[in-house]
This record gives sequence, structure tokens and C-alpha cells, in this order.
Amino acid sequence: MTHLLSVLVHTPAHSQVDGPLTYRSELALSPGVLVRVPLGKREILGVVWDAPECVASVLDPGKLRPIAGALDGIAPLSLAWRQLLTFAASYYQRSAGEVALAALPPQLRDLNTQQLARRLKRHAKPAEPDSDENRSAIDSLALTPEQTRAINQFDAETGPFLLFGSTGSGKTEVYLHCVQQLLAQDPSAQAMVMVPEINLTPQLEDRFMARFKPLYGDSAVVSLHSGMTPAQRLKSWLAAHSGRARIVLGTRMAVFASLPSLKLIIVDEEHDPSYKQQEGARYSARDLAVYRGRLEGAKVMLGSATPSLESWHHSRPACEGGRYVRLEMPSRIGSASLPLVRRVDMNHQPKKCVFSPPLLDAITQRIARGEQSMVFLNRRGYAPVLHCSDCDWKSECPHCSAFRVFHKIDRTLRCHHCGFTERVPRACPACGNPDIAPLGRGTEKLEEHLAELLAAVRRPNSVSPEWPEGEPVRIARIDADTTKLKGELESQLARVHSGEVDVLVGTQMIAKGHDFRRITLVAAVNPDSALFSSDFRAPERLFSLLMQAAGRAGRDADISGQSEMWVQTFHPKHALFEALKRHDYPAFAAQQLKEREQAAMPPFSFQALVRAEARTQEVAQGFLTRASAAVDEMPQAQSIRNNISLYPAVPMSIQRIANVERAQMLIESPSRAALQLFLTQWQAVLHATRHQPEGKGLIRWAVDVDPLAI
DNA sequence: AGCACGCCGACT
DNA sequence: GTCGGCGTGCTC
Repeated sequence: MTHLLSVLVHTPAHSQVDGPLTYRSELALSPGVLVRVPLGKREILGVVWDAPECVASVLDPGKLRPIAGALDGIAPLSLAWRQLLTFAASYYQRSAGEVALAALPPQLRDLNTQQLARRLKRHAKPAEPDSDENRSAIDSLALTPEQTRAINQFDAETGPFLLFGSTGSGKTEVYLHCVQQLLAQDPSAQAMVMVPEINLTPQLEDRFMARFKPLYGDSAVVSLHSGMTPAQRLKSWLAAHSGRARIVLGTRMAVFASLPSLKLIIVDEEHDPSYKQQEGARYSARDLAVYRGRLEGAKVMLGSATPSLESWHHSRPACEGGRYVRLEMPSRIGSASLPLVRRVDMNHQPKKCVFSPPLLDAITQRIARGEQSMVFLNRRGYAPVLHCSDCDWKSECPHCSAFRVFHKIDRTLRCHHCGFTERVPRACPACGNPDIAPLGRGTEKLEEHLAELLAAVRRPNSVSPEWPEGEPVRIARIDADTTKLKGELESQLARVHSGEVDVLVGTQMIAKGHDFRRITLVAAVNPDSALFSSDFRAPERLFSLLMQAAGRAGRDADISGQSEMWVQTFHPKHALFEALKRHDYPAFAAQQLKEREQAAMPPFSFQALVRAEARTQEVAQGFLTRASAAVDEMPQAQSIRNNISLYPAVPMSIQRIANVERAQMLIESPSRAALQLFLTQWQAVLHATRHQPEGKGLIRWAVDVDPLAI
């Protein structure tokens, strides 16, 4: 007997094929089974999907092709997994096929049946028996009273939870404890722990491995992130999917991993923008984690010292409408205290100075004491633009509406958007003036400038034959340029940890996650631009970054007494810095939320962004404008107009990248449900608009639901 | 997304 | 006279 199957395949959101395709099969296969199916001239991976009854009748049954085979070595994907993917696809306005197939390890698609069978055989070895004697040692670890209180509350309630713990308060120990407790109670339970960028937090991975490998064997903890090889990813995925892995540690992509007995999801540094995917299906792994927890009956814990305002708002008291349980851990462990925040009023410092004399003096003193300092500036390269003083030529990228950045180290002009790189010209390309100069500064120049300022300073106790008067100060720089090669970041971090480096210069890369024990001074040289940014989330990001950076200083109890966070600013009285000085996130959040509420901005409204790309700005904007106007032809147009605001189409902040013009349109609603309903219905209008004659020349369009930046 | 078909510039 | 550029269209 022939059965009809609905099968999801990897088809992009904008192709005609957006729902499941229908195939014939001699076997009745249940939803969730992985299959290989013919599509055009290819044979590709598909997932049998829950079929709406009517689906097959539309097509001529004679035209249906048979499936090529089922991957019967792999258990079907669960109903909960399919529901998660269906939800994610619909919420983020993409096809289910695209989201579901992208969530599977690439090797499932790429390997043929024999290769896959071989892999499965190799990995299916039974897990080694657990060593029971270690298991009882669980609760012997000393917890602080705050940690104990948080854990007790976690046990007593269902969540979701927001663990609000300052840097150094021991959030990781709470995660470890909750996971350990769960695994001990339920012999099949699985936990997922998400981190923003796994390469920045190998410590977390190490701590989980160290804690759980002795208890549950080598395959108990697996990682899942894009830095892994395809083979490793398949291995981890299979371990999770089969239930052999008890803990899955990963980046945002891990939220889609298949875990048959998922009972706990932890999202560390939940405020981090890396949880939002920035291409394809633009999902928020943090938000999906909360949804998934509800779907699967798993507890969810979000953790941060500076929560996103969305999560903070959700964790307000239940009587005010909060839905999350807030767990607070305000103190640093041991006698360590938070660093002293010092603001330098740049209005009273020498004009155009980069390092104010007091800051330079403070850094020099640290060096004399054999302590380390960290200076960060959120701009890599030497100078953001090269300028000719005669004719006003600037180093614009020929393909983008942006300046190319001057990189002194290899004397190149590099576009940070499209990658276009050229040698620095000897003279102005426009007028021939040989006197072209860099404008502004990046980390490269900061490093160079600091080296000049500290040229006369000597490291203590470092007299060598080569340097009879003491060795010069050692400065290291860490940013995307110095860590491009694999392993570079690790080796540079090792140099800092060993004390070989006196001053570390870098971008926000160094402000996140790394545990620098010997750093007692952290300085933000020029953070002001975020104070008056047009992006309403810029202050939130800056506060979080500065708090995190401050958290780098003085993690060792014995030196934290002297540790300091320096902020050079022209606005020392700004509320953001006042709150930072007191390490008072709640005050900062309250002030920001008040502003957001008054301006009806998230989390008090819901947004989506439609972006369009075309050869010309007119085509890109025209597409958006016509799709916007077509709302009046939709059913219930009046009700849509009452609930949804569609703003005019505007060029994106970087209007042109790699010779593609970009435009965007903001859509806003006080109701998430209304916005969702509108976007789903409007999808057809967008497709139709594209296929009008005026839509010619449009390259692509995409919707970003809950965008992070506008 | 792939992979075809299909119509216009610089080379053996 | 071909090789190959990527524009448009289709895949159960």
C-alpha cells in the first residue's frame, strides 16, 4: 500500500515551496523520521512532518515521487522538537523547512547512507558504567548563603527564573549545583547550558567537564557550537539526541538540539546580543529557550549581572504582572568587593588628550607595583578614516557607504563591511597631496600611543643584560585583528595570565567573560558615543559592557581592595555613570524602563523590521512603500491600521554594502499577538509586491522580529 | 538553496 | 566561431 508523506526539506523562505512537500512511500513513516527524498535533480535530507489532512489533494497524485529511503538508524525527532521548530519558523517569519533543516547537523545532509551508518555504529557504543562512589559527594561543596537561598527558591518554584547575580557572586556554581541536583535525582534527565560565545568562555566548559565527567563518564558533557568540525557536531548531536549526553553546552544554535529528556535550560549572560541570530532566521535563542522550557516542561534559568531590560521587566514582582522569578545574589564571594569606579571629567583635561594625566599616572603606578591594567576602546584598526587636508578626500569604500579603516600594521585600507582591502596610497588619490593623515583612533593607534607615553617607564625587578636599566613596559593588544588565526586568542590570553604583559589594550572582546586575576585597573577611554546614540538600546549595552569590564578587575580577593574602573567622559554626571559608580543596575534599569515606557518602546511595545536589498535605493524603498500601502487592500485593513504602526521606508544606517542598496521599515504594535498575526498575513502581500513589474531589481527582503538594533 | 536554461562579451 | 558571465525559474 502506498502512503502519502509530508516532508520538510531545506527550501528558503522566499521560494514558491514553503510548506512541506508530499512524497509517496511504501512504508507508513511517523512524523519526525529523517528521510532522503528526490528534489529536482538532487537527493536531499528531509524530515517527515505532521501532515494537515488536505495537503496531498491539491497535487496530482501521479506526479508525486517516492522517497529515496529513511535514515532508520536515527530515532524520529520528538513532537516537542517539531513544535519548537514550527513555532520558531512561524514567529520569525521563515519557512519551517529552512529552520528545521538548518537546525540539524550539516553532516546529516552531506553524508550518504553508508557513511552515516558507519558513523552511527562507531558512536553507538554503550556509555561506560558510572562510578557510583562519586555521586554522593554532591552537597559537600560550600555554598554562600545567597547561593543557597537562590537554589532553594529554584527548587521550590517552577520559573522561568532570572538569576540576577553581580560579577563574582558565583552564578556558575549555582548552575553547576542545579544541574548536578537534577542529574542525581532523575537518571535520564538532560540539561542544556547556553553561553553567548563558547570561545570566550572555555572556563565554563572546563568547569562543567571537571564536575561531571568523573560522575557520569566522558560522553556525559558535549558541546555544540559553530567552531566545531562537522564530524564533532554530528557526534555531539547524536549523543544528545540519543539521550547518552546528559549535559549539552553550547551557543545559540544549541537551542534547537534534540534532547529527549530535557529538564533544565540555563542561559548564561542572557543579556548578550550574541543570542540573537543575525542572518537567515533571526531568532533569539534566549527567548526560544523560555518557550522551549514551557513546551517540554523543563525549568529555565536566565543568568546575568546586567539582565536585558526585557528579562528584568519580566522579573518584576508577580503582583505587577511579572512572569519570571527573580533570584538575587548581590554580593561578591569572599571578601572581594566591587571595584571603585572613577570618572575623569575630560572637560578639565588637556585638549585632545587620549589618556588623561590622572589615568596615565594610575596605570604607571600599577606597573610599578607589578599589577596589570586593561584599556578598552570599541574600535579596531589604527584610525577609522584617512583624510586629505587639502581637498577633503576621505578613505571611502568604493562599494559601501562607509569609510575604510586605516590599518597601520600592514599599511592597508580595509572596509569592515565588505572586506575590500587596498594598500594605503602614498599620496591623496584625488589631488596628489602627499600629506594625508589618519583621523580618529582605533585600538592599534591606542596601543602605539600608550607605548610612547610609557616609553620611559620600566618594569620593576626586570633588569637584564639587554636592558641594564630595567625592561620597557609590555603592552599587548587583543581584538579581531590580532586573534584572526586559530589559537591566537588563547596564546595571547596565556601571556596576560602569566604576568608577561603589563597593559592589555583591546576591544570589547577583552571585557567579556575572561577571568583576569591580576588586573587591578580597567579603563574605558572613550565610551561617550553610546550615550547619545540614535539606537535606543545603546545605553543598555554600554552599561552592561562597563559593568562586565569592571568585573574583570580584582577578581582576587586579596587585591580587589585596590582595584579600579576608570571612565573618561565629557559627561561625568550622566545618570548612566552615576548608576555605574554605585554598581546599581536596578536603578539604571528603572530609569531606562521609565524612558522606554514613556516613549512606548520595547518592552512596552513590540517591533519588527522589514529589510529590502536592491541595486538602487529607489527599488528597495519602493518595494517597502508599496507593500506598506497594500495593507489597505488586506482583509480587516481598518483593524490592522488601528493596532499596527507602519513607519516610512528609510535607508539603513549603512545604506550600501558591497554595492547593494539597503532600506528598512519599522513596524510596531502594542500587542505581540497583533504584530504576529499581521506579519503572517502580510507575508503574502510582500511576495505579491515582489512579483509586480516594479518589484524587478529587488534582490531580497527579510523580516526581523524583535530586532536588536534599528 | 541548488541547479537548470538562456542570452550577450573576450578568447583559441 | 566557442567558453562563461550571472538573470530568471523550478523543484512534491
